[in-house]
Amino acid sequence: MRLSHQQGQGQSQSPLTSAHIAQTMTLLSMTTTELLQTIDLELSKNPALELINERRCPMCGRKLPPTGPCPVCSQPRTLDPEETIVFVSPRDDFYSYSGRGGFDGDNTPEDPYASINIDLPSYVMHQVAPDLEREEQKIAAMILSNLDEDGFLAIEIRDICRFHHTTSSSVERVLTKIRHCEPLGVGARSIEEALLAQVDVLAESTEVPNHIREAIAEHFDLLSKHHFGEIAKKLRVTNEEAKSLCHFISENLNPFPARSNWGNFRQPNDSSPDVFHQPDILIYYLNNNPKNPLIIEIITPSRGTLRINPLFQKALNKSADEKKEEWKKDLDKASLLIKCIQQRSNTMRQLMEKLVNIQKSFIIQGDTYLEPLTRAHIAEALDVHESTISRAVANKTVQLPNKKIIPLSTFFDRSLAVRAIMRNIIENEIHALNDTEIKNRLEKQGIKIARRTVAKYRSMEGILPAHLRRIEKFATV
DNA sequence: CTATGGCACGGATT
DNA sequence: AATCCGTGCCATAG
Repeated sequence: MRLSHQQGQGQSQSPLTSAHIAQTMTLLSMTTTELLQTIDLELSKNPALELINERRCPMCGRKLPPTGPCPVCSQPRTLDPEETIVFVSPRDDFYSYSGRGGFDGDNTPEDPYASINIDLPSYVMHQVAPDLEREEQKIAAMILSNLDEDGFLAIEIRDICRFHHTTSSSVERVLTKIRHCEPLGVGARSIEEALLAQVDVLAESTEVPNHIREAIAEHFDLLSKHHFGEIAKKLRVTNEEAKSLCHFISENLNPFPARSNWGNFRQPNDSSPDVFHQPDILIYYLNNNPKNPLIIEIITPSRGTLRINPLFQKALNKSADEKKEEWKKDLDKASLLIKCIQQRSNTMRQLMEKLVNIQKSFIIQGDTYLEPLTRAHIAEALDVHESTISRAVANKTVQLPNKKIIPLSTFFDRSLAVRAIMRNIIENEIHALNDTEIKNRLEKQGIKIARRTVAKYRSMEGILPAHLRRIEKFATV
């Protein structure tokens, strides 16, 4: 089904050709983590494929030291800051390269498989996924990969919106569904929210006390201190009722629903949800000095070099005829995989070279400087099919010199620059501007968008509407 | 009555 | 062919 648009010539040729195309495409759209899983899977069931303890640079083919990128390819030829160095970097340690801010959960797992295990995120994902649209699933994946060890949300909703170019209300919608999963209340931002979610679910099957939502939402501090008298006063109920409220809560609700460890059992080859734990591409200045050239490192998983097992090759030549068929298949598969991985690296490198060239000022100076760009445009420049670019961009994340991790698709965002300008306008506003006024300001800068669109951008950025902003401004000053 | 958010449509993008 | 994104229209809240 995936090959549907590949008709025409070539179809009648050997099956290797179409298999090659198919596999190249699937590999291309994989994240680094998924690629590693694929390789491991193939290694485990294909005797023709072998992993030897010798690391070679995928670009120049030189032997490499046991860890780190290629010392030759990763060295700039000059120290010209105009130059950028793009190279494919085989990392056996790429899992430790998480530089994501605000996430302390799993900085450096010892076991490279740690982030592939079925853990809390996957567990919840399996529950919600069927209820969600495709786009919502991605949001859910991001939410779930940003939970702290108690299952609370360790990321701002605003950041999720910006990451996925969506509005806070749609994120909230997903969040609500997640909170109603086992463990009840996972993904809450606070204990209160977790408890409220549990009350919601409980209310569907049983009777819940009258003022319980109000008590949790507004008087949680009193509740935890067991100040029944005060609670009773605030809610205008009797002391007895207040007491029974507390009792109900301690009996039926769990303030840390997701606390405790989620076993370490492994996940075989389940179609795992997107997990944004690791960037697929790193961009940084050489030696972190902005005067040096930019380095673009395309991470590729590697604990050695993949090759065809020479023993297998020999055995094949000698073997009996019936087995030959079978073994030949494995051999073909193995060499196909190796070729396709090379091709993937190559495409990624070409893509990044072009991309960095065009979006350099965005990388260095930030959102405002993002050039409008479409995948089709890059495809034309590189003379490849646009679907190739689509797949290469899909599901990948980039770590910028400022250590922020963003999706690669941000490089093709049409509205990011406008939103950045809008943010700027709002930050510098004297009094809270309403959407129409913002629209006019933008128009003065040569940006023509509808008022409705301003509202949407605002929501994506997590900026409150004008009348609510006014209050906030005075509160902070 | 004004500002904002929801829904849905159509053109662009993938 | 499927999806995304900007926008217009309308309901609703303030």
